[in-house]
Amino acid sequence: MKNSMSFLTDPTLSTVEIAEQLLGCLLVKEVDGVITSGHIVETEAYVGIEDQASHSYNSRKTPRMTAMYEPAGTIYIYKMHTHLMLNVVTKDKGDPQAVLIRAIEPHAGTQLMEERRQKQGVEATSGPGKLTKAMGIAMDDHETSILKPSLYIDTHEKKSPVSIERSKRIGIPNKGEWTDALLRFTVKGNPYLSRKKGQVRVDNGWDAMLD
DNA sequence: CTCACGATCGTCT
DNA sequence: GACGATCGTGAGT
Repeated sequence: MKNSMSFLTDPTLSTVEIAEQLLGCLLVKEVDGVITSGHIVETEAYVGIEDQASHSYNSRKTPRMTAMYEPAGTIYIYKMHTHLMLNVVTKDKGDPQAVLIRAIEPHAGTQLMEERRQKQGVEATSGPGKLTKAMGIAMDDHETSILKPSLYIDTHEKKSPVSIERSKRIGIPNKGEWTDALLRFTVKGNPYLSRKKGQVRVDNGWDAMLD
């Protein structure tokens, strides 16, 4: 029996609520029939035309960011230096808000992800540019839906964070109140966070789950 | 065409 | 924590 609708496209939820609820969900990518996946442990909310840190600030709309203006569930990928950044649009068409996926805890295909990165352990997926490379995410995925293959989020395979921490977004200097806004969400005690890891918990910050 | 600038990463201190 | 690498985008001439 299927649930009715993913929270990802629920119009009653704010971008902040979606950023929180994404923690623990399974991000999945299939390349040439091979799956890699990981549970999301770090997100950031970019809350629209008033958010000076967002690409869509002041209703800015350039060719690379048209996906931001598409409906909830649309994937927005952009290049930062040599890296790809993965975002999921959260609101209705014409309301450019999104969540940046910043880190995952590997689930399936860990060895393949380490090979793609030429890095072991936490270094494979502990950052927005790292996880896209590890999972083989490419510009082909841009403007596709996060609800269907080959790049999708499985909200049924969700783990439950023991505790969620809020902090300032990474790499947002000189943006007034938006520099200090607490719009970054992390699973407390998880070792795969991109920065400012606190003490790592033995359960990686997940509630014990009975299957 | 030119040029300034990053929602980063890796390395070094 | 600081800094250099490195390159596509977008604004300006």
